[in-house]
Amino acid sequence: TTNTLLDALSQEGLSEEPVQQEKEAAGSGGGGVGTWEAVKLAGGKKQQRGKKKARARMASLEDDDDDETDQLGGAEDDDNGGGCDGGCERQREHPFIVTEPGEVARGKKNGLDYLFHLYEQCREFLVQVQNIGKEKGEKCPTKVTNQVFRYAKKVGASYINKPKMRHYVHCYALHCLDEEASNALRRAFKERGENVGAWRQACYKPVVAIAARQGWDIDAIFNAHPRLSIWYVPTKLRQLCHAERSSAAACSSVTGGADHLPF
Amino acid sequence: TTNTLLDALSQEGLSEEPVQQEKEAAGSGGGGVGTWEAVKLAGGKKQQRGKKKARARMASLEDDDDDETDQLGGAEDDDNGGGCDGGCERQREHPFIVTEPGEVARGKKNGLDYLFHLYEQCREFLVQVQNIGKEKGEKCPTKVTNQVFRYAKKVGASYINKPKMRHYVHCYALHCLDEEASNALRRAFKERGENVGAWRQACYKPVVAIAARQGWDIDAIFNAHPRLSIWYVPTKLRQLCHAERSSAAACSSVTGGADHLPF
DNA sequence: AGAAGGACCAGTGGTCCGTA
DNA sequence: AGAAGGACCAGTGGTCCGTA
Repeated sequence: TTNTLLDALSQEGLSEEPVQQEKEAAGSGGGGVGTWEAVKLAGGKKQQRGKKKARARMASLEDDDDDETDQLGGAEDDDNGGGCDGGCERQREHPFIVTEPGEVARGKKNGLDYLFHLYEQCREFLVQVQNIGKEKGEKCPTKVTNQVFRYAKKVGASYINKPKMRHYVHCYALHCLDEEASNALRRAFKERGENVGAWRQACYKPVVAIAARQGWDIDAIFNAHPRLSIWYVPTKLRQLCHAERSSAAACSSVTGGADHLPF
Repeated sequence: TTNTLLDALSQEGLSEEPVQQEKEAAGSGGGGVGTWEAVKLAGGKKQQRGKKKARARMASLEDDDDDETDQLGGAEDDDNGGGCDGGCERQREHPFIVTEPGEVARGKKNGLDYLFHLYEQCREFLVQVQNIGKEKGEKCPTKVTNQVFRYAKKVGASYINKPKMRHYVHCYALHCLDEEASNALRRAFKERGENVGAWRQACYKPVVAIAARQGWDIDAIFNAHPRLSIWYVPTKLRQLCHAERSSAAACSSVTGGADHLPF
């Protein structure tokens, strides 16, 4: 349902090649390809990712110069189809900006729908790694491990890497656990013109608040959610939950432990 | 119920000190001490483990020489209470021998009830590590990890170590999954005078047979059992299950896939 | 300045092989 | 010979910090 919308608005920049390689690599054990892939394959738009024409010049600090064709990021150009034949320099992904739900990131930027989509892609890669592992009788991971990131690279999804994915896990957690709250936060931070770092920081608090309502067990909260359960709980989120729980406990103890009474 | 029996017959050699240290280390987070400990503490017998008087002589190859008091293993001496003050040399545990259920290992040997009890002890150590971790808001292991082995050492259970525990996991698995079969195998191998290595090898087959009956998913079988789920599936057991499944599949395919039909 | 990610590091799972 | 376990090693989770 939202897939089509998201696809139209901001996901068209995703490469198709990795997906096709995934399907080969997954072999007979490969499970169903997710809705996203079906949508993308049907869409027929072409873009490349993580590849660009060799360009020897040093980074001149020009910004938002759109008349180049070597656009990397997810969301804008309809077609720069040529592809990259040899001598490609490794390029970084465009940085994220705070976007509203459904909003296309303009310029050399990627939006947050795209960020969250990367988490879904990792889940698909994990499923494929699991299927391959099961087929071969090997032990197979229940979480997104190094092995999964290696697999993502191997099948061409070089735009996925561990530091990035770990960095934003708690943001994705909010998106999974309370999409309304997540959307509201995105709109508020976009409105205020905050950068991604500020938005990312702000995502901790509502997740901690959710944990508070559910007995502070952030691991249980992650594990209970089908899409979230495959991600390790970030250290900082765990620490914040623990710290909040401790001070909440201290607070309630001065009321004589009667923290469930209404005064 | 069987605890008392086992204790009387072969578990009295377990040190009490580690248990007491465990309880301290577990702190306020420490859960209930298991039945074993209660039994042991009530029993009042004393023995030391992993400690002995300094003895400089090289290992003369004397065997089964019982008139020494530096007995280490689990099962025989009622009391060699003196303890070891300083200059203790690190001693190995006595080797295991194949014993029947409830049988005391004689001489400088340990029996299989004692072996299986070590797995239960590890479970208790894991529970304590988990409680400590939860209390501190750290991530806490669901399996017996290096951290648990380190904890066991720290609280004095130096007779527990990773290579040993990993070595016999599939034997413990059989004991958990089909105690009758496990007991029968022990009796048979004892009768034949087989050594521990032969018994250990023989434990693979019945576990694989159990897996065969349950769709070959050895991970699921481990995870479904409360005492077994905390142990990693041994690589060799996993490989055996996979190999058997493959040949079973090959077999059934020549019958046209009608492997559920009765001919 | 804000951000992406290569690459490092402490501690893991796994088990070999020098030891007794 | 049979067996216990110290210690090693490849690959992990975690994230810093040199990079653009």
